[in-house]
Amino acid sequence: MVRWTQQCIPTLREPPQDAEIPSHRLMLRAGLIRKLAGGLYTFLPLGLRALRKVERIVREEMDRAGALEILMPALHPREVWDRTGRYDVLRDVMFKIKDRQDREMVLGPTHEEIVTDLVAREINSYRQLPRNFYQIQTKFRDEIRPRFGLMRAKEFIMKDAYSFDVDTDAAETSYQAMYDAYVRIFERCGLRTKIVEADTGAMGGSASHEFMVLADSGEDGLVECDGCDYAANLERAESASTAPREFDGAAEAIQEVDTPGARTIEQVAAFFKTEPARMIKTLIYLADGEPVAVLTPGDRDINEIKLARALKASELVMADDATVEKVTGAPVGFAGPVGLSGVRLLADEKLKGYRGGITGANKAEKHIVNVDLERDVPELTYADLVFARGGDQCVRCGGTLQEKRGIEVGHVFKLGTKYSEQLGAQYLDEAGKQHPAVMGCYGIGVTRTLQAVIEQSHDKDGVIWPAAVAPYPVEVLIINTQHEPSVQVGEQLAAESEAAGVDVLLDDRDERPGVKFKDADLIGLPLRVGIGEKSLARGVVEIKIRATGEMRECAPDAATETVLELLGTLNNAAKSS
RNA sequence: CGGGGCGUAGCGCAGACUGGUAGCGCGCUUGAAUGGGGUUCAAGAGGUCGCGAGUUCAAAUCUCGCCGCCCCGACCA
Repeated sequence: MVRWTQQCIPTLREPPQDAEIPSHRLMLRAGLIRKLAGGLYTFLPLGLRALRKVERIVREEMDRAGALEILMPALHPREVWDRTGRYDVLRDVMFKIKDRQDREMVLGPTHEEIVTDLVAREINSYRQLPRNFYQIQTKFRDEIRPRFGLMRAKEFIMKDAYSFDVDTDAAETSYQAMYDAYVRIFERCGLRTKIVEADTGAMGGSASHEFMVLADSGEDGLVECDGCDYAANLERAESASTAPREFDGAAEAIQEVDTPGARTIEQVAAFFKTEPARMIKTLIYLADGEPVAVLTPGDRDINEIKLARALKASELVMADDATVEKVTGAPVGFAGPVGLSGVRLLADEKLKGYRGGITGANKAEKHIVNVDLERDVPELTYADLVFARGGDQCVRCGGTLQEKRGIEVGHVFKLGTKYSEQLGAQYLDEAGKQHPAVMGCYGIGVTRTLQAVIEQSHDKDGVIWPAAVAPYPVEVLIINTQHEPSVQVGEQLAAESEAAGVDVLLDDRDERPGVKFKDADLIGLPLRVGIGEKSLARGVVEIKIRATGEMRECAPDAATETVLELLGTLNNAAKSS
């Protein structure tokens, strides 16, 4: 049992001005965290207790899935990162420091290199596989822009796991086991998650899924199909090609038109009094230094991840103005595919069959109308290059895609043998033949998950903790500490609950009732047992369920039993949701 | 990194344009009353006005530089 007067729960009536989203404001207001600097937070006692609850769930499910807990250093010598070339890939996100010997060190943003180095040394035989190592550890990333409290911080706690298998079939099994464990973890945390196909980014590898908590404040865009279970991060999402588009003038010959002062899509569309979708947007990129002209519908945005993949380019940047002028012969704003020579031409597949389109003429202040791409630019090759968006058709079933935002709380990757080959994580098979282990890696943002719980479970009055991760399951609130019998009953109830294995926060402050009720709602423990003169006079205490607002009354003698019963109900409700 | 905004008591803010002894609400301390949804009264404590230069008789206020924080954007023609 903890007495409020002995705890440090600094609730705030007003949120600090620099907090934007509900979960961030509530974490500050409920006294869970305090900021040291941008992206750096201290966990106060209540916040730490909730964090430990999440960690415990993660640990239990990882252990259950057969993963082995280890703890790797947060501080790494640079050489390990040079061995895979990722020092250069992650250069900007790593914190780099030097020791007194002037040796270059980094603070670990992730641990593939470290764990693979370990396995390279310790695992030699197929008899030792499969193995899955995990840790719960602090990661450091020099984020471009930390924001929203724990959502994107420079220092955060992550659970990361790494599986090693003899072949891709076995690796598939390990992947599925982690996937299933993740489903259970987030469910137990009381979170509703959406699982989406995702891009593998700097991690590399063949496939991955993200576990998303749907929230308007989420930093990731995603689409989900209303007709099947297809769902994907916008970085990766595909959508069906639209039917060939025909606009006015489709059958006519191309014609050059003076368009003074119109160079952006919006300006040109306005000039022709037509829609942006009719424009054939032409962008000049430099793919590994080579200029490429890329075409998309005027109302679509290029997905550079898709473009880089289609071009098999490792470095992709928009061309500078000088290059654009050199390639197109016109100032920026008038590029078009018709008559453009000397560069690779690549078009988004949604442009297939475009007729009657409008595009730049490769001359200053001029555009071309009545463009029929098949007729006028026959050499064009097509690929999926643009971001999918809400309203598009699903590639799988033809249903309609809905666009949502989400918080990425977990991410599972199939890594293949990229790291094991580079770092020598080899094993001998039964025939004595050497193979690289096939890897997978699996991350959960623990601190982010905690905040996501609040983002998904709160109301205007405060946090609504799911029972499984609440700092305490029950608050016993003595309404008036001047009223001796109330204090006695409260103390006794708290002691009883404690004896029954239920941690209790006892609000024993000599405050006005209103203050204590408000704080109880704010910190949002699942159950509140209120003890006051009026209800005691009727021989009862009051139990309020935070999530529903439902009130129960029972005799003080029966209170502990009722609390246990209600907690059971709340836990089951969490499991079945 | 680019753009915008902010920095004055623990929190939320006013004061700045037009330089002249630093204010308000909440919180905190003490006392009294009150005691079922942020109660009331009285008396208090608490500030290098982000930091550093400069202008001035005089700077929270004007000028310059720096730092920190928040938001938006980061090559979409």
